[in-house]
Amino acid sequence: MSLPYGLLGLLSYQASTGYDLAKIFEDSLNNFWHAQSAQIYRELDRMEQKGWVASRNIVQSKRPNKRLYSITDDGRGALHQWLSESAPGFERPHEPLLMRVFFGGDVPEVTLALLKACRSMCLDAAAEYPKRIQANIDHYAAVIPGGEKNSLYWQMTLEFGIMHTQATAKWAQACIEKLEKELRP
Amino acid sequence: MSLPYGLLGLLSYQASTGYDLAKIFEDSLNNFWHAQSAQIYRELDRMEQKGWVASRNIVQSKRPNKRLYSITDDGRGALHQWLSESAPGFERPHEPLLMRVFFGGDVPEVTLALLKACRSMCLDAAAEYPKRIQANIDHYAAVIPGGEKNSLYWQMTLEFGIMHTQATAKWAQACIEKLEKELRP
DNA sequence: GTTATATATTATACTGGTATTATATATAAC
DNA sequence: GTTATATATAATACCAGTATAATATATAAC
Repeated sequence: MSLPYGLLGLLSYQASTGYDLAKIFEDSLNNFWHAQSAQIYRELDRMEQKGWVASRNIVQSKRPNKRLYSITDDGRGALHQWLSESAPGFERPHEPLLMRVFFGGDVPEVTLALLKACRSMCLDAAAEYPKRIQANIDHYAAVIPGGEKNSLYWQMTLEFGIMHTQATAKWAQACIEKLEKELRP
Repeated sequence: MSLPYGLLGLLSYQASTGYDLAKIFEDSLNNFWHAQSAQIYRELDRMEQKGWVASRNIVQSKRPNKRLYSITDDGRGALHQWLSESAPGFERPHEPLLMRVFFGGDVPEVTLALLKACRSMCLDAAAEYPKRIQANIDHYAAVIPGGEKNSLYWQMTLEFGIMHTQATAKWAQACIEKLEKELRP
């Protein structure tokens, strides 16, 4: 239920193609939301049918033609309403990794390896994406109208990602130590 | 892709009905995985078609009849294979809360309220579910064959939940302070 | 020269998660 | 007495997320 509003939000900054939106998702929202481009195109279709966005075709000679989407007044209304809803919409957890750990007792060595992979991925991510995403935040803060004001909020989502990546790495480390004590005392 | 294996894992402990499984999910896996009962019944159907589980009908007079599912040898094989796969299966993030925060710049007061609700829910959860889930872990550790050995792994998933709940509360707190400084300097 | 990457969408199909309703009865709480 | 809770499924439908492939061309990297 959040994807269409995410797209509306981005379109409220500037008119974009599906391709643009997919890239912005990867650059900036990837931290807390993943969307495939196929999903984005499908969603844009639906939103156009609802009248939340309007599109016009742009003919290009050297590139495939593209379809530029703009937010409509109805779309802005829908976005604003969603933002103002009191229903917070907390997520139901779905963590495949933890499902493996929960039932890991029969394959302790595999579970240990899994936890090590988890730790190393988190450490890599913690070292890499803050810089990349911070750079994107700074870029959009300068480029998009009202970007300066919004960047504080973008920043908060980045900090969430950093905090959780670090917490996961720390958790994995503690699990690894426990398991190693069990397996090779 | 994890739900069927979660069900297989629970059935590897003991034969159960869909109803039982739904309750165990709520009691013990809720921490990292949410599943509706409708989903569980559907999945059990599919698993029976694949030959991973077998069911028999149990006629009851004072309660509705029930269907007791047991894991088959094929099912144990599938579970073990899934547990041994090297592909770790890390999740793609989907955090509705963060989508709201990202676009929260136009409604700062609403966003502040949202963050406060988040903080208070996390603090409540951190105070409540560790005790409840710990009690369930201890119970199943005593009741289920091999429970003692597995409870270490169950414990790790609980600690993940605690750590993340606390991290989220801390993050929300930091965001609230920043926003309040902005809004009422 | 070949390969990879970037641009820009469309199509199809499946799986997974959510929402809601219906049925039937026993017991405990108010 | 009525309501809520627990037991125990079944049915239906929709929306969301994933996977994969097709199409077409320019440019940069090797």
